[in-house]
Amino acid sequence: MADLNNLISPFFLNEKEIRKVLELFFFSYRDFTSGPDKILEKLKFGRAHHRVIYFVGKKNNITIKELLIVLKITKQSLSRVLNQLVEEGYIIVSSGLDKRTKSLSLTEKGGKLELELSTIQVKKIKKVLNNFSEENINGFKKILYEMIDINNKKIFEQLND
Amino acid sequence: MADLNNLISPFFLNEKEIRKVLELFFFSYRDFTSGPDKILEKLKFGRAHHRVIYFVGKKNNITIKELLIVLKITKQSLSRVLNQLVEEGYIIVSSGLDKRTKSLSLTEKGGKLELELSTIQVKKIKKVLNNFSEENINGFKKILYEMIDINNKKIFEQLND
DNA sequence: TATTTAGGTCAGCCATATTGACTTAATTAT
DNA sequence: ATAATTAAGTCAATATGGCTGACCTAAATA
Repeated sequence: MADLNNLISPFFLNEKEIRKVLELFFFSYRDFTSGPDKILEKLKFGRAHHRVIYFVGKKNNITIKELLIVLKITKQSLSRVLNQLVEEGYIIVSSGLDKRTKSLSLTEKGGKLELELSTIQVKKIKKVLNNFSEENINGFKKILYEMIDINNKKIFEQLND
Repeated sequence: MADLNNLISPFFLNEKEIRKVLELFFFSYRDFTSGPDKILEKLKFGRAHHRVIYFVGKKNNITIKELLIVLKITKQSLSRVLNQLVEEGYIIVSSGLDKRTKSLSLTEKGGKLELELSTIQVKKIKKVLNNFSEENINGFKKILYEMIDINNKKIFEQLND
């Protein structure tokens, strides 16, 4: 039986074109993350460390729980990576007002690394987006946003309050 | 010293907005890949199996070497995953014209799984893109394409010849 | 005939994630 | 005041998906 969805789709939304989008997403994301990897490797860190540093830098005084919600990993997974970052002086831990919680921040060393890693990705995106119209850029951001699951959209918003 | 790049950037390309793009990319890609994971789990497969099935489905009679170039992993890594897929009847191997090479194709069972997995992602993308203009969609695809490293652009093109 | 290429295999290692069980200390609810 | 909940930590075992290095075979090419 013919797929009605295909019959009513314009050419730029047909199966073949959508599959190209799948592939573009795969290839572009892989290359997008490959830049920082080289720097991380020298420090014997991985992408997991990068994510922690990024989100601690983004939201100063973030708690363990908040970080876990953003990263969507278990506390056991976070623990290994976070302990390394604390031991090596990239992140500093203090107690929150609620003394059950911990408050995480980047040290100066951590801030420098965060900037170094992010700059690679920021520059890459800037270089690409420079050649597109404001309309295209806003469209790009909206499409990415709409691809986020409903619950995670809130998490993204809260990060950018 | 002030960053000249920032001074000449329009507001939609300032540091803060670019960092939002980083995060959008992270969140959207994570949710984009999460759909198939549930199905794969039942079969005791992972994302690596999905990728192999996807690209074998995409390019029938692909060789091991070609697959390695697309996936950018070592043959030792591919071997474990591929052998499982062959043993369990998802992929069939035959000899190429050049008898050193092997030619990989999906079996009927493999084709069914490929469709099941891809359909989840295709539907998601279709649903999102349906609410955007052709101009926005083409912009989206071009931006993703431009984020791919130069060498890998060729690989993407060859897949879609 | 020598070299290169495609593919395979064994072994060991590392990073990142998981589940489950259990603990401590602090805050909230009853 | 006590009970329940919450935030965080820890120990142990397991899975997945990568990696390097060393070697091997068979076929194609120089």
